[in-house]
Amino acid sequence: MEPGLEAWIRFLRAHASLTRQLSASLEREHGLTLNDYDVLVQLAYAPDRRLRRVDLARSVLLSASGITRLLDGLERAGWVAKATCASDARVTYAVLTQEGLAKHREVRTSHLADVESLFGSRFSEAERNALSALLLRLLEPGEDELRACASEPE
Amino acid sequence: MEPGLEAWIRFLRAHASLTRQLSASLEREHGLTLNDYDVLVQLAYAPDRRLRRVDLARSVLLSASGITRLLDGLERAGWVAKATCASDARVTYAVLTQEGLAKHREVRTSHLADVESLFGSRFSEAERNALSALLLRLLEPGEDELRACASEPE
DNA sequence: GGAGGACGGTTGAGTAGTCAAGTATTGAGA
DNA sequence: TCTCAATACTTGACTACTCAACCGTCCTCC
Repeated sequence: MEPGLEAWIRFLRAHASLTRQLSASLEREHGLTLNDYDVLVQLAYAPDRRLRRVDLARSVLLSASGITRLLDGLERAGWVAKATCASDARVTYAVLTQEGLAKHREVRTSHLADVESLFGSRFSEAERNALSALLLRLLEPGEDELRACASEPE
Repeated sequence: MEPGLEAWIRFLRAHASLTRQLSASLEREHGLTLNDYDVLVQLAYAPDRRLRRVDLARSVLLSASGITRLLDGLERAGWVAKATCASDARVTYAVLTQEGLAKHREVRTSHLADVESLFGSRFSEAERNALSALLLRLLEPGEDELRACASEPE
């Protein structure tokens, strides 16, 4: 096997392993996908708790249609709603409802605990920072939209 | 947002971004999925170029049924074939055909170049090693089946 | 003030995976 | 020897995505 490939293969395996476990637990306990949760988080921290569908798609790295379908589900569940844009009739916002905000809070704790036990706890703080910095190199400029939200939403 | 989450989110984003690009190029140029290619590689380096379906599933982290369907495709294309096991009638091997081996070689070069440009080239050798070591921590014991194959197959 | 390209969004058709249930085989213990 | 749990694998039904084609709106440039 190629020498330089080792890190890449481990990256692939680690992702498969972690997301399997995390999404199984998210699904089982809360009926959510990893991406569903990700969208809930993005909205919870967004100004006015609303985001254009396009921006949402970009920030969770899904295609435009992927976002439409994902939001379909969240809308059916009552966690997000549509809103039109006064200044541009093309765009429709996805806005987090009160129920959606409550859902986010409900899921948050247990999910953070899962991430911590499967991911965070494997590293010291310095290591985690190093890893984070290395991973940043893999992102295209603009893909690192972590959003500047240092505190709890609301 | 939670401080410890940054690395995790970048991990998720980096994976989405890289696999999107890599599998698009693999698909476009060779008609293969990332997992298809992964299976081809596993088989190419396996003793006798054959592996039990169960072992294959474990090493690429797919479910048993996932492997069945994936191999369906590769069998239809003529790249792998089934073989029975003399000592245990339950198992069926997946064996790489000559065409499959040729396909692996055909894809190999361009895919390695893609991985190198999107992944490898972002790091110095020391950084790549550091990353690899950190990623190893995320794998369960036994999931790091990189297989001890330091050289080209055959 | 059109015309035409770029943008935001949805829809239809197809694909790659999942889980749950089922079949067949194996091997260990009463 | 018979039984029964564990293992290897497949199938059916479903889900979460993708791309390509489409519609409507916006904006620029003649």
